[in-house]
Amino acid sequence: MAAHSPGADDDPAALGELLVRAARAQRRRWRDVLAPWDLSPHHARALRVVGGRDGVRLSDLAEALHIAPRSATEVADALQARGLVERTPDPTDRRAVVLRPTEAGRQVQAEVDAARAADTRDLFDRLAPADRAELARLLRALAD
Amino acid sequence: MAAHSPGADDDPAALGELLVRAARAQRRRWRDVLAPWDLSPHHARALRVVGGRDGVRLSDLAEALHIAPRSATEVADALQARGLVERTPDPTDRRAVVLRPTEAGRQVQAEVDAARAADTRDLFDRLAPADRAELARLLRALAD
DNA sequence: CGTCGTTGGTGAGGCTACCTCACGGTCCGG
DNA sequence: CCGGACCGTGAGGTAGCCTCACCAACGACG
Repeated sequence: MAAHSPGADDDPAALGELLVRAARAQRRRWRDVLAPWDLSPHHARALRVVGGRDGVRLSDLAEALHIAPRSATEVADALQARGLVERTPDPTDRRAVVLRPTEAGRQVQAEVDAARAADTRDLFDRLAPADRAELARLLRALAD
Repeated sequence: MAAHSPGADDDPAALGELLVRAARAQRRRWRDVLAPWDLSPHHARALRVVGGRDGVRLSDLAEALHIAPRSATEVADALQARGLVERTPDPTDRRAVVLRPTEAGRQVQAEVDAARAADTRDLFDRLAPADRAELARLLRALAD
């Protein structure tokens, strides 16, 4: 076991590469899971934000998605065009718009959530429970 | 130690979230590392491809970056405009264009490489060597 | 040796997902 | 009651992709 040989298992550069690859694999899976609903990851996330709090201002959506308020308008437009959310007036502030999921939106969100959960379980079932806990510990140390 | 409590350390959903977060932290660092050279991650990667093989066709660059040939033209334009690469004729095929790093390009690439390596080392030094090896093993299992 | 299908790079034009800036309507503290 | 802050959105811009069409060059084949 050469401790300092190139490509050793504790080599930081290789580890960085592995982290990127694992994350990429997960993202690809996420895309594939979403394909049946023809949703982008970003739109799915937005729908989740709207459905999760049941009543979200555009400015809150912008903050949750880390995008400019102007861009939240566009995300809302897209979701509304698909009939997944609706704009309702905020009773407490006539400037504001509150986004709410439609019935269809609620259903799509539930289906997507279930599919994602199943897929995630599927992916991480490759690891034994103890390994999963270990991985969680190690990743937490890296995530700040 | 509640084995099945919500938010347990071996919960797949939380683990997925952690993986995303760790990868995001790494990507943010990479961006910050590149900031002094005002390079996007994609351009840095392209420069690395050109410098690494010392003489790359546009079509090869496209393949290496997983983009359409037409888009490789644009990446080459950008790098050439910054004086980092130059277009030279391919002596074996008068249709083809070979990209080569300029002296400046070679130097920038070396600096960026060194900075990235230092940053990666810095990040993963949070983990003990044994933990790094363990993380490598676990990530390999996820990366396909 | 011509011819003809294939390949390499690029102009033209389009899309998506962001951004900033400007603006009108609304809110609220002094 | 009024001036500054805030909410959402129109207008317009950018980056980074894409496809399609085209020309020049290649190379296999009769």
